[in-house]
Amino acid sequence: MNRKIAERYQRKKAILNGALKSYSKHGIDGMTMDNIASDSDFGKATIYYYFPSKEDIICSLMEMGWQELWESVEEMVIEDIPARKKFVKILNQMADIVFQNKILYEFLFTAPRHINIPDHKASWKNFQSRTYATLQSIVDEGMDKGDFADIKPELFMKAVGGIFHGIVFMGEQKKLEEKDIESLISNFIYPS
Amino acid sequence: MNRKIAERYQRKKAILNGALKSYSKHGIDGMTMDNIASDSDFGKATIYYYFPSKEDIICSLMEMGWQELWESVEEMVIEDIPARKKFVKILNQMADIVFQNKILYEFLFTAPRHINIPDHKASWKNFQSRTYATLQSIVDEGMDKGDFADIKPELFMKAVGGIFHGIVFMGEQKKLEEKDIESLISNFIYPS
DNA sequence: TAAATTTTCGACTCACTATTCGAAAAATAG
DNA sequence: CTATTTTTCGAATAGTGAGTCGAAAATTTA
Repeated sequence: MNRKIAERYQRKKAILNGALKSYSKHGIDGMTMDNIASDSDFGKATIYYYFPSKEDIICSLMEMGWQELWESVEEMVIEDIPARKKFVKILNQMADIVFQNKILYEFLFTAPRHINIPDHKASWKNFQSRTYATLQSIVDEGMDKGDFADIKPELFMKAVGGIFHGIVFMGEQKKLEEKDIESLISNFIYPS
Repeated sequence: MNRKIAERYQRKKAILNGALKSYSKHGIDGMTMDNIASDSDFGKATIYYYFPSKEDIICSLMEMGWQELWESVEEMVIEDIPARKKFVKILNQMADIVFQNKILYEFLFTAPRHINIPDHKASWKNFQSRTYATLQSIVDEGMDKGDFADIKPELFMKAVGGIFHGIVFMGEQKKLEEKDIESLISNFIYPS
């Protein structure tokens, strides 16, 4: 009875992996239900036995990613270290996680630009906004203490977003060294 | 004979405006040929009399925007002023132009993320890459002279991209003061 | 003014993709 | 082993949107 539940869960996960495989093989537009089915080795109708709709598959992927990201950040928030140090540490951590599952996170940062999910189904946005808000509050705190360049915090966050995106999708190289990331970020955000 | 050409040109432009109107009224997904037709007050088939495909309409819009942006930058490149000053000046200029036609530029920065145009049809990319390359070279130059923070130029550009995007889509307010932009940018990119 | 041309158009086709159906196979229970 | 429940599936459905057609209206030309 417990096994059945576990198996069902495994099959859902297999489908989700198939979806990701579809994404990496055919790009976001090629992520059709037909492809998801064949890439996960199930019949198309079977997919619908496990997920009510394509939207739900996408949401599951998004939630998977953002939850992981949030949870990895969550613990660090309370640490009692200087804002700037904390900020760099968290960003590093996030970059790490992203590298561990690049396809998922490429999807996670790409999908919202191509696909429109009604807000009430976009459950991942909880994790997403918690994550952003956390970073923002650390920046705000550091800003007070002069840890960062003197600039409107929203703009600062935009810049960091740009950098992060740059790091993640830097192209060629497999994995930027942690040290590298650290020095890049800290060089940039700390006004000498 | 000349009038006819002019009129045809005007009609093409009217269709392009209709397309933009469609975009702002219904969002990128609502920018269907049917909507473009009704928003520009032509029959759908007439649209096809002037443009061979929807792709072509999009390309025309993109090209319109990027050309304008490039041309406004072009003249400034040769000016003989310090890199940092030139950089800020150009960014300001670009922000200005964007504000003069926000819908077009919102479309211009949004569309590529939703729609896929094969490279050989994406004629605007000439202007786009010229613009980027110009900015990049100014950054490179300034970097040599220590005008900017010591960071990989590509990442620096990513950050600036993030900021620019932030400025453009800052939301609420109609128009950021030029002075405001200047101080934001220069504060940020100049390591005190 | 009559023939030739340019411009306009709504209805139709065509391709594509999410979703549903209804039946069959596989696994489980009694 | 038989009945029941769970899982699987390819074929059919339905909606959407780009692009085409063939005819008509408007304009130009001679």
